[in-house]
Amino acid sequence: MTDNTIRTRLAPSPTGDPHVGTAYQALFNYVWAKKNNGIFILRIEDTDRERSSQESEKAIIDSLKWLGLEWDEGPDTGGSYGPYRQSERLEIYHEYINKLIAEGHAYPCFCSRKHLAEVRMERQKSGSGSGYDRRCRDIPPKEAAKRVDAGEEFTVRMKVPLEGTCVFEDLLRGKIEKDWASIDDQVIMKADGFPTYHLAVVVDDHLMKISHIIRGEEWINSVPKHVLLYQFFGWEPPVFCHLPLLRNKDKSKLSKRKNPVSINWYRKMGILSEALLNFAGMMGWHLSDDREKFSLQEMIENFRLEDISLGGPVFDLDKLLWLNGRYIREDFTTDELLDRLVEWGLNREHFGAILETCKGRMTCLSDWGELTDQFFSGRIPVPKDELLLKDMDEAQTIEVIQIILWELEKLDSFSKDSIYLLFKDLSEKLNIKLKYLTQPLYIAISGKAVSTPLFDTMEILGKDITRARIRYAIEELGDLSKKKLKLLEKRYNSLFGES
RNA sequence: GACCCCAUCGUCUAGCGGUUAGGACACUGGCCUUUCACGCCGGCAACACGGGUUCGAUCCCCGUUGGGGUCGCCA
Repeated sequence: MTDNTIRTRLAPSPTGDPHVGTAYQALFNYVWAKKNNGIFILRIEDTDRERSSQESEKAIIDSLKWLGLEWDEGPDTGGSYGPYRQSERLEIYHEYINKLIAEGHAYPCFCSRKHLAEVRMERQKSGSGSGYDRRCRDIPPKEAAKRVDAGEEFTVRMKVPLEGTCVFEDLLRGKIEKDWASIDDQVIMKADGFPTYHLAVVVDDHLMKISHIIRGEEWINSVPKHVLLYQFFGWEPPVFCHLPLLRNKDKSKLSKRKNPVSINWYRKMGILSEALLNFAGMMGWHLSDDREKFSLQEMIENFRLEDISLGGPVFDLDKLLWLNGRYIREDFTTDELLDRLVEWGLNREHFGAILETCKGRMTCLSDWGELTDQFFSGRIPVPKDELLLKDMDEAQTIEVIQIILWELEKLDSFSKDSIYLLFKDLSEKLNIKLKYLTQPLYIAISGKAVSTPLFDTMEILGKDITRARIRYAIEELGDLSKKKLKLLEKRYNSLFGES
């Protein structure tokens, strides 16, 4: 391995469903590495003990594999710069944290969360940017060490210069300057002994010999902290390349409230992986001729980082669907398409589960089509008037359905049993009989008042499609105004606890 | 609010000092067709604004406006 090997990484944190934004970052990192005969690395950033989960890591790995973006080094494949899961690298981080403290670049901070929250509030009010008042920065090291030894709870913060300007280079944007005064003494080790992102990312990128950091624009503001850490350690920083953020229709950062963002949703909808990849590729990049349909291989051959355009692209489902249609029409024989369809939804396991729910209602084999269409549709038409809850109007119905949606979002296991329990509980709390409560859901999920058992249907459809359909139903009913939504959320939180 | 980033049709984008500002999605008119879709032909539609620089600015510089992001013991 020579020193100028191109090495890129995807560094997702396993804290939720696999996100299309992650796929987008993965694609560009992957393509840049492959273009240069380099190495693409998967590193799991699970330094948040509260939120990280193994299921999420598994789901992310699974969807990246589905997309066909295989990594050369990673937690499952190994590699010579492992481990590739940050929770398994704690000793490494401690070594560097201790070094920083010893050299006076970092210090223990004993401030309480309460104090920090107060300071933050105050500063926010006065409009000045940074949060921390640096109260512990000047505690004499010996005294600080004594308090640490005595078992007092502490975090470690890095010492950021009080004045001057940090200048760094972004491959796409050129020079970026930021005053040190606008940056506070960032925590680099939490009270639980885990490093924060900022420390871990610098240490790992250096030790893993990452040559290019290709990631979302949202990170630009934390680059100075990272640059400073590179300086403290005497390391050469990699090339920084910040991609634009994928956007909702209203131009805000792509979010699940406004858009389907889970890769699984696209998969369940029957978007082909090659189309999704192609589509992500045309967000900010294009082939030099005007061809919009291109393969991963073609992208690799023609890709140049410096050609990426910076306007935040809106993730337009219509165009994705058009592209997906082209793949279906142009790239598959009927036979091949049949294979894909079987693989997607007609395989024994999936179709078998569906059949199980409607077997009892069949009088002849030809019934299956009508009985199961809800399992093989994307957005289904919902008759609005049948959506209404018994004795309620649109506004009231929306509120109840919104609460159901929030509750469903909190569920970690999307099984029919846990969904049933959730509805039973909700029926009591809202004082609505279960059969009335589920009635609009049948319409939302199946488009029919009489259909396969609701909870089974939801489980088979999966949480992504289920949630999307409920969202469509709310939309159909006329949506909640921002103000009403906030009010409802407040009431909901007091009734059901923080979500 | 402070700071950072960004700015071509509604959307994805081409353009890199002189173009009738090009393509694609969406919308739309027509052709093809047993219907629909596909396909083909056409239409609608953009350089945010104001100053410079220049013989000449979509393009370079500055400002304004607009949009986005960041301001966590989350990443």
